[in-house]
Amino acid sequence: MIKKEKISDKRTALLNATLTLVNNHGFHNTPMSKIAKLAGVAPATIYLYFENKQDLVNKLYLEVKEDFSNCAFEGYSEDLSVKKGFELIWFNIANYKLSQIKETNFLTQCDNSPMIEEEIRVEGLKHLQPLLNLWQRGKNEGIIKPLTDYVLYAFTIYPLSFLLGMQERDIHTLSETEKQETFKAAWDAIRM
Amino acid sequence: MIKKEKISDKRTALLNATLTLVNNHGFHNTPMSKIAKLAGVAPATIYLYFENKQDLVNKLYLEVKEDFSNCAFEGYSEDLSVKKGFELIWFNIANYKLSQIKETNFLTQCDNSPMIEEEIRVEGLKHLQPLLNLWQRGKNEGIIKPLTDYVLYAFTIYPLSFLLGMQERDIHTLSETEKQETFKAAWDAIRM
Amino acid sequence: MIKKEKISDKRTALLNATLTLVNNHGFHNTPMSKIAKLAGVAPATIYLYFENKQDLVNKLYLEVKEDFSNCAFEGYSEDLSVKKGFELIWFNIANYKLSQIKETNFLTQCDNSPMIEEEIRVEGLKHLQPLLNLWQRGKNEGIIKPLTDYVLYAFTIYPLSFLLGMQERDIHTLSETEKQETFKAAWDAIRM
Amino acid sequence: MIKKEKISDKRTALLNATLTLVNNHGFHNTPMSKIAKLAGVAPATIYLYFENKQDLVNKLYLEVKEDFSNCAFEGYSEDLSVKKGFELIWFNIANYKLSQIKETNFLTQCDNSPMIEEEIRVEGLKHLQPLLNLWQRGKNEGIIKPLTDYVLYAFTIYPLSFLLGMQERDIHTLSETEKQETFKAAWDAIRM
DNA sequence: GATGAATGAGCATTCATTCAT
DNA sequence: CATGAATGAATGCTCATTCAT
Repeated sequence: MIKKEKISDKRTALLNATLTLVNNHGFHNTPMSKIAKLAGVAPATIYLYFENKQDLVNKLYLEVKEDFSNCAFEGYSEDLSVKKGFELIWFNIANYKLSQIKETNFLTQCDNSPMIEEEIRVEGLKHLQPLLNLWQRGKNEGIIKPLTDYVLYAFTIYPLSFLLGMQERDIHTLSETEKQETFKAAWDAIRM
Repeated sequence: MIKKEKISDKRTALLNATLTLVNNHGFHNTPMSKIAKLAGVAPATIYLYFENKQDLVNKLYLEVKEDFSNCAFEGYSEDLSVKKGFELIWFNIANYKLSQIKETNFLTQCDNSPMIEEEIRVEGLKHLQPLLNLWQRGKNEGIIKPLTDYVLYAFTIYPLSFLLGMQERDIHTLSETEKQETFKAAWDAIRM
Repeated sequence: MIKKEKISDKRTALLNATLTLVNNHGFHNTPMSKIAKLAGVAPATIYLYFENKQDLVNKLYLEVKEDFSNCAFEGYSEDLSVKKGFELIWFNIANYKLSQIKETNFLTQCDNSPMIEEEIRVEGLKHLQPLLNLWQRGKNEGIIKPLTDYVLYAFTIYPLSFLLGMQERDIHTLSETEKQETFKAAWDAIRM
Repeated sequence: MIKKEKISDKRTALLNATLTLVNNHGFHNTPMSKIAKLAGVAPATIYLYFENKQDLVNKLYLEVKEDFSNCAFEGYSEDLSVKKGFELIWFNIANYKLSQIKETNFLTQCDNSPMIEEEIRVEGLKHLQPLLNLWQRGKNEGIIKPLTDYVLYAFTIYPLSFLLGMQERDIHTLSETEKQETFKAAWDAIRM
């Protein structure tokens, strides 16, 4: 068991190193040698855990994405009202994005560059289904505007990525009240 | 004058080639040699017009950004009411983003990766001032929610970048009515 | 004894794996890891039986060569007439080369590339002595042309390596009559 | 013209360097860096003249092979009698193989290892056609044994490769008389 | 201005070999 | 005996940039 943890440690160290370096310098300015050094292993060791550089970053993307999804729906139940459910999810996501800055920044970079192959990106999208179901319910009940999921997403969740940018560059940090007000903007955008 | 236009032609050809290639393959998968080939010049010629690769992409960023800004405020006057003014700007931007796909895509990629130095990015932000002024007026008149400019931007303009993604990948194309409805979402998000 | 056989099994498995892989991909395209995998052992295990890669291939060379020599002189006795003796040896070698394709191919590759050190190669040549003795006798008796052993070898035995190539690449398979006719060519080349 | 010669010089220097190094150390023990150094250019320069390492060695193979073929049929005409024609070609080849040692050695190594792809090898075989035609004529006239071309080749031309080995390793150098006697062996092998 | 030949620095990846278990 | 995780050293290849013409 100790052994397994140690192995897992190296894999995790490599993923963490990649996260940090890709965030700071981008995919192609992050040599494998630097990843190895930061993770405290020899370059060749990376290839014991990942097929190649692309595989390493793909795996990182998927694992971060999964972590994100898990947080997004923590405490969520379909028994909640549309508004309560949406509020829960929105705050979950907002809290994740505003606290897990490194992870969020990485996902944003992946989603907006040819760094990740389309195929992998699509795989990372599956997890949002509960939110889409919630929106469908809201549209049926006449509570939410009859817009496509893409538009709903664009005006409620996607804006949070932008606010992260501020947070990260220390331009502005959202207070709890501001977060509340911001939620109101998101909700007003899509509610009937 | 003819000669100057010809020279300018090469510069433009280089910028266009860069736009296309960086969009399709990313900054670091776009060798100077390919840019030169697509522009129909020799690699060394690039260095007659730009200092180096970074300079080339910086200049491209700034010029695209300026073009974008010009479109954003076309027909705008401070005499317009807050809502009318905002509507005009919003549709200008929406139309730009949904039609000038290559340019928009490029800007999105730049804004979400370490490809462009912070300094340059900041320089590209100056042009939005009229919109910020408009929002200030709206807040003063009690028409617009008293949120920071960042939040207002995040929930009205920034979402359009996401919708572009759909357009580009042929997932969904916005009809004129949908665009109207989408504007309503943006306006509802920030109006009192 | 059983245990020793088992150990010996692993050694043999390694030699066989090496033979196959070097034949198909060449010495330098045959990683130790693949040899180990094909032999069903761990890479490190190779070093229990052989000093290093070069040693492994040297040993293989010598053992194959010895096997070849044993076949070459099977049933041979110095009591036979020069022609009968030569015929026996020639057919022995021909049959070996045309049936033990893997082994022959390996030897050919070794003998025509810097894969094997000269020193080892020389060691593998000792075994042909009876054939050289036979030729000496033939020359003394005026039955065989007074050519150097090298030339005699070049025009009788060496050609068989070429015919193997055909066999291996399925270009042409020698029938029994053709083999007889081919022997005649070899004999005519060196007989007075 | 001077310029073109200079360019051609580098290509030739690279081919020569490759010939020498591959002969001495084998394909896979010949790094591009050493080829470059011996040719007096930077490693990257190789890629201006050849696509990659395999292409470099393929091109070398084909050019050497062509040179060899040209020598083989120098002075040959179909008007010659079968024996005279064969004699001419045989001596041409013998002289080439015994003097152009580096080239011959390289060809031998290529022909007996997986270094060269089959496809390329086949391309290098085209040139021998006149010899095959000559043999056909000889068979028709009842002068040459009715063996397949492969066998005829194996017992007349192929042995010369073996003799080269001696020459190269300074074991034995053929005198002119020995060469004559050796030719007799070759001719005896295939004549009726 | 324009070129293309040339290159130095860098990088992903492989592999023979070792060593703790 | 046997292993497999780990690695240092090497290598093929790319590319931004320069410079003589």
